[in-house]
Amino acid sequence: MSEGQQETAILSTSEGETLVTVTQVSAEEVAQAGTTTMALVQLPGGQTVQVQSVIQAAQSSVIQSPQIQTIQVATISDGETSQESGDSSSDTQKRREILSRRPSYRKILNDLSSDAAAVPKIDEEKAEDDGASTNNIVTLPTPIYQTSTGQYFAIAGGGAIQINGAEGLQALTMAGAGGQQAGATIVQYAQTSDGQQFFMPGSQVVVQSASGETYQIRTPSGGIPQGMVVATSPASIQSSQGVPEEGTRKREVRLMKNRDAAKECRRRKKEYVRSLENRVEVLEVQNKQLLDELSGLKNQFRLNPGSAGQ
DNA sequence: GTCTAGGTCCGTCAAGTCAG
DNA sequence: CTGACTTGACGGACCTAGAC
Repeated sequence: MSEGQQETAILSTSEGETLVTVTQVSAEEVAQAGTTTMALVQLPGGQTVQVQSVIQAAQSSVIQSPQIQTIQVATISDGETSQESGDSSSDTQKRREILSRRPSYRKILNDLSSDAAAVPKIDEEKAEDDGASTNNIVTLPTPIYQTSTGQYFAIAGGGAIQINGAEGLQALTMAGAGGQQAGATIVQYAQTSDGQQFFMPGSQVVVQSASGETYQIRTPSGGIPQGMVVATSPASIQSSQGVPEEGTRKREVRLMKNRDAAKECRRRKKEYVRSLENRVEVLEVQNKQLLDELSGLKNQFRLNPGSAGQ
């Protein structure tokens, strides 16, 4: 694709895929516009390009239904966007994985999100807890989520939750759980007082109040009304637990972990189903566009048979 | 009001998979 | 080999809509 040329493509994001119009621009134009986010665009021919600047698309990763958006692509390089291209050993390993493992929602979802670092993967939610422990400088997009009322919120790099609603921004400062709970990161659903539902990553989400106190957010269970966010001080959690026998304690720990794992597994399954539904929508739109294009070309050929191919 | 079928959510178990 | 993780399957609790 040459500079200035437009193409229709599928924009893959953490929320699914959408149809976009891709425009090649120069690096200078991108520098002027500022890098707002990154995304991966799969062109109809199978080529994958990396989006370094998304114009008018601050909410482009919040895609509920397929729609045409205009984005600008700064660089296009087959070699740069495919990490395993030319890496035969990882290819072999991947093939072996596919053959030997049953499908995992985590893996399937990550595959659907493509292999590029630009697209947030489930594993990367866990990496947020680890802090900046990697030497690779990769600019990840800020994950943007949508509430049930159509409003957006983002979890910034520092852990701040920004809810972009009609009444302005609300912010929460989140802190990690200190790495005590190694394992799966759970995206938890919560509901604000005005009925908005949203979800946030972290199996042990700890919210720090302005006064410096920390609270653990849990999803409601048992007799707690639906939609209520329960905040518990971590200290009180520990003090409320007695000192059971070793065997009983191990069993309780195992059950608790499996309980959380089951929740996370179900959440991934739902997310996987949603991504499939989004994909169906996108492909239906694309199919309709192609059929329209074909119909137009047929009409053009009927009216002017000699101009075919020009 | 009661009963029932269908749906959803959750906890638990068991088996498979993976990494150390 | 082992412990941790993942996920399908199962059963129970709860909710809702429809029939009576």
